[in-house]
Amino acid sequence: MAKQPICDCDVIHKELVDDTQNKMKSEEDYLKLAGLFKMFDDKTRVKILHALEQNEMCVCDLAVLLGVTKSAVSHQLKALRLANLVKYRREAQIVYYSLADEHVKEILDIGFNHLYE
Amino acid sequence: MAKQPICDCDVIHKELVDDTQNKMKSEEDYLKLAGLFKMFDDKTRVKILHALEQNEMCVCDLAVLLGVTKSAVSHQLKALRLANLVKYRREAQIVYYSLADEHVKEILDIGFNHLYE
DNA sequence: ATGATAGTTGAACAACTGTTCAACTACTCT
DNA sequence: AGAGTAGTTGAACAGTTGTTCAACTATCAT
Repeated sequence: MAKQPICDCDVIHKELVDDTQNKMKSEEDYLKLAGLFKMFDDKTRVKILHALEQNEMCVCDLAVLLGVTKSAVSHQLKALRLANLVKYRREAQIVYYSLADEHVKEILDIGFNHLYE
Repeated sequence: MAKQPICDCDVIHKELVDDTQNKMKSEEDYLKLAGLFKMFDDKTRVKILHALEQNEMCVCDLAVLLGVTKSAVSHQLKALRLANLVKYRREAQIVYYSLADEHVKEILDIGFNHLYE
C-alpha cells in the first residue's frame, strides 16, 4: 500500500516557501545548532553549567551539589566536553572543570532573561 | 543490599560547594530553562523557528519546506505554542504561524554565532 | 447537505536519553 | 607493591521523544 505523502495539500504559498528556502541554512547547520542547544535541554546539565559559571569545581563537588552520582556527572561532563562547552585541568587525582568560554554564560543568561519577564 | 551513595568520596571543597549552592537558582528555574532550550534541541523545531523568522507561513508551507508530514509539523507547532515561542492567526481554513517575539530570534542568533567562529 | 482542503489529535512504534551499577584507570601515599 | 581516593567507561534499564497513521474538527464552495 502507498505511503502517506509528505503534504496532502496544494502548496498554497509557493513564493513564500521558495523565498524561505533560499534563506535557510544547510542541513548540517541545523543539526549542529540543535546539538548545541541539546546541551542545555536537561536539568542536570544546565545546573552543571550554571554551577561552573560560579566556580571551578571537581566531579565530586558537582555530584554532592546536584545530588547525583559521580558517574552521572562524569557522563554529562563528557558530553559537555565533546561539545566544547567545558574545559578541565588535572591536579593529581582531581580533575577541575570550568566553562570553556563566555558563550556558555551568554546562552544561559539569555535563557534566564526569557524566563524573568 | 545498600544503594550506592551519591558520592563515595570526601567533599573535597566544601566552601566552594557551599558558595556555589548559595548562588544557584531554584529547581523550578532550571526545569523551565531546560524546557525552553528543549524547544531548540531538535532539527525540525529549529528549522521551523528559523523558517518562521524569515516569513509567516501556514502548516502546509512548513510541511513542504521541511519534507515532513503536516501532522509532524502540527505536533511541533503545538509544542512551540505551549512554550510561547510562536503565535498564530486563522484566516478561513488556513492557520498562519509566526514567531512570538524577538527573544526567539536572539536565541537562534546566539546559537548560530557560537557555530560560526 | 456534500465534498474538498487545512489543520489537529491520540495511539503506536522505533529511536534516543539519562541514570545507575560495576568494573575499570589514574594518581598518591606509605 | 598495595591500599585508597578521584574519575571514567560501558552495559543495562526505564523513561522520554519524534514521527507516522488514521480518524477527527473546522472552514469554505457548490
